[in-house]
Amino acid sequence: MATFIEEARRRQIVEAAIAVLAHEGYARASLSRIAARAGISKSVITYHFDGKDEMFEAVFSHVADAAGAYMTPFLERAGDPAGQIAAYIRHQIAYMRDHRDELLAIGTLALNHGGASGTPDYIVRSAEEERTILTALVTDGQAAGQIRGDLDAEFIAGLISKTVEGGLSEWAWRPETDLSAYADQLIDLLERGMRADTKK
Amino acid sequence: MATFIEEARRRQIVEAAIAVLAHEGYARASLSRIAARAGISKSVITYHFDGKDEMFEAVFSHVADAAGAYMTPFLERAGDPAGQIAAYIRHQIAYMRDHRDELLAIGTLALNHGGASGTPDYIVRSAEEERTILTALVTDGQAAGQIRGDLDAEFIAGLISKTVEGGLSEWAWRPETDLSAYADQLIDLLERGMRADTKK
Amino acid sequence: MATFIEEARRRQIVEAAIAVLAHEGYARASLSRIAARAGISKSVITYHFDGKDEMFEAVFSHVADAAGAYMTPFLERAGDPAGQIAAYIRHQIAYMRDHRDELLAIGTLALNHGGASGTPDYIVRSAEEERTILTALVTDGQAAGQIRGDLDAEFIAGLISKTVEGGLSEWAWRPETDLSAYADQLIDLLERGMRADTKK
Amino acid sequence: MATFIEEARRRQIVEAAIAVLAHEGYARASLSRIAARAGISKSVITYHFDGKDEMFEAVFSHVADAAGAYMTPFLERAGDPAGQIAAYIRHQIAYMRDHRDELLAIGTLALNHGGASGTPDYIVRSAEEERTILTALVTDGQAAGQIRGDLDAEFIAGLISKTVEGGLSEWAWRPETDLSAYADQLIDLLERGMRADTKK
DNA sequence: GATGAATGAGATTTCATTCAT
DNA sequence: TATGAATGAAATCTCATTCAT
Repeated sequence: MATFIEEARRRQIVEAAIAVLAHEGYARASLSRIAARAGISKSVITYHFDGKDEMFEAVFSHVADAAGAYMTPFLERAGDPAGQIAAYIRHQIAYMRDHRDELLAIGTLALNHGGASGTPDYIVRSAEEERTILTALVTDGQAAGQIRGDLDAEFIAGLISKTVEGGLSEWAWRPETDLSAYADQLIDLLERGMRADTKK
Repeated sequence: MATFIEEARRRQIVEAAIAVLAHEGYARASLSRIAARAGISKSVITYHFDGKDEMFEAVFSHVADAAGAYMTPFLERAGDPAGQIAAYIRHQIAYMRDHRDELLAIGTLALNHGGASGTPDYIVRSAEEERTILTALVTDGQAAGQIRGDLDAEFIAGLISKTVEGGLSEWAWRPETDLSAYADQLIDLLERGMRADTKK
Repeated sequence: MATFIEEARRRQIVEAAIAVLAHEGYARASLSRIAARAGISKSVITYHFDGKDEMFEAVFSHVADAAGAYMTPFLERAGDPAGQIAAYIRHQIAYMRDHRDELLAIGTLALNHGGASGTPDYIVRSAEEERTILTALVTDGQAAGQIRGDLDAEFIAGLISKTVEGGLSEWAWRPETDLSAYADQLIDLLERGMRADTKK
Repeated sequence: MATFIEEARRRQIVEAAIAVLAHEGYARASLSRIAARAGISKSVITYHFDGKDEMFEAVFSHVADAAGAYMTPFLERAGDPAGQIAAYIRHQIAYMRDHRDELLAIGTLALNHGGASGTPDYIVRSAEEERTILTALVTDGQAAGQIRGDLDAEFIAGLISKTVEGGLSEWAWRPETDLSAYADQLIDLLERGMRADTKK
């Protein structure tokens, strides 16, 4: 049960996979390239993982779990719903800065991975989880009178999710993008757009 | 130079490619599958196109040009900048309804196509063109006092672009999505978020 | 529809596969070895056949059909049931002499081919067909009073089948085996063993 | 020289190999699968055996020796040659019932195992041994006037061998086969076919 | 203008074996 | 005595492309 070496290798492979996915894209993320990036032989990957699919699942879970774990405390601490939404956006975007490749990697996995049987469960579940959390925040905000009641909570949740991700792709595309400013602007714009005005 | 047959064949191939890209994804869009979908032999594709890359370029241009041509009149006609932005969003989203596969196809091309030398020029140029148009609209809106001057026009342009595309992916993911409602909500939210209030 | 070249290539591949199966066994009958034997590239095989399985099916059908076609007239011409059984044995064994590799090939396919889902249908069907024919002959012989009625027709049919095949493997194992003599002795022994004696 | 553990492990591995060979066939009998069936690690096999070939030799010898040891007393006890042949058939077939997997395993080994240098010696020798014993029995029967002198003893020996094995494959293929009845019918048929009639 | 045929490159995966511990 | 780790070889299959017709 030399879990140590095993874990180290798995992490090493996952990291190499993240790098290849982020920098070369899904279509080029072959076992050869990933192994080359990790400096190991191709068969080491199939030794430590059941196959390419299982490895990608490990990549996805590794990143998604870490991101989820990072976000949780901020959401809990952040006071009222509007504050929580702002916290969500701000910290998610802050997190991107330090985990660019990881998030790009799972992004491309979410978009491309999945064969004849459709998108893998763990990806679908992850997406739905995020959607559920955001929808609840919006609904709470509406109940608290902070967010206009006529807005469709699902729509807003989707919008937040897409625009936060948009920050990442903007940054990936244009490295000079200031992510903090992006977050600030996004929060400001959404708050103005969503807030229940005292008078219309 | 039997341009007629030539053109017909190219269109047929482009349409098959669109269908495969939209329904099976970039990674599965092989010449075999595209030829099979078109009911022709694989080598017909390499006869009419220089290779896979050139064919994908034709796909992209075909769709992007058509979408651009569709949008132009609406932008010109639409009065003030805020109205133009709304028109852009509304008509782009309306266009999606009738050209779902085409837009999904170029979406996946934009995200995945590109080899060692990076994203192809024609894709980059197309993205930048859209960005330029939107940025100009926002700048105009600011000049006209309709949009808050403290907003970064580039940021807003990117946001519009991403949220419009978001409508497509939302619809692709959840077919029950009402795209008209999506457009209305998006316009409403952005207008409130962007408008230069008479008093803060 | 250049069926000619297509057919020629398929036959060439099938023949190479037969040679490899017969001389090197199922376990060594890889596409590489078969292609090498045929003097072609590996991918020519997957071009002309859907895959290894389909190619093996072609091998099996090619041989089984030819053998069946060869046998039919002899069975029809051969008079009474006992004569037909003798004809079956004699001609089947005679056929072996000129089609050693083919029959060894489908023999090893019958024994080894088949993955998780069991033996392929076409092999099962072929085996059952032969069994049905032989069983019918035996039953006819019993009805005609030539074969003892207390014998289990199925058992005899299986015995004939196995002992005829036995001639092939005997010959493969010991090339000095005289197949004609083998057939004569087998017929003689079976006739004596099966015949309805006038008195016990 | 902890022969005890060593022997236990070897037996355990041999048994797992037998199970895999019998149920999944030669082509699927990989060290991985055998180790998995035994619930041990792959390298345990290569530790206790020099390699796959040596392990298969152990499998073959284990089964062939046990079957031989089982048969010997029956052959010695069984009176006249015809009785010995009947005993051989009956007890060999009876033995099959309790050792189905073992005999299927060495059957598939005999047919498939063997590389560039042909069938391994130990398999050839085992087959020849059986052939020798049977041939001697037939010759004895002829000398004793129980079996027609015009029969080729080698032929008969081969026939017995193949038809007895035939019982196993019949049973493997159709589990409802009654092996005792099979033995009875086979003995009856062979005796009638072989016996030196008082008058022709 | 069209396409069947061929093929090398490269993909994923299984495998037997070696080695260090 | 045992085994996790590693790996190169080889397996099947897919692919984009070239070529002859």
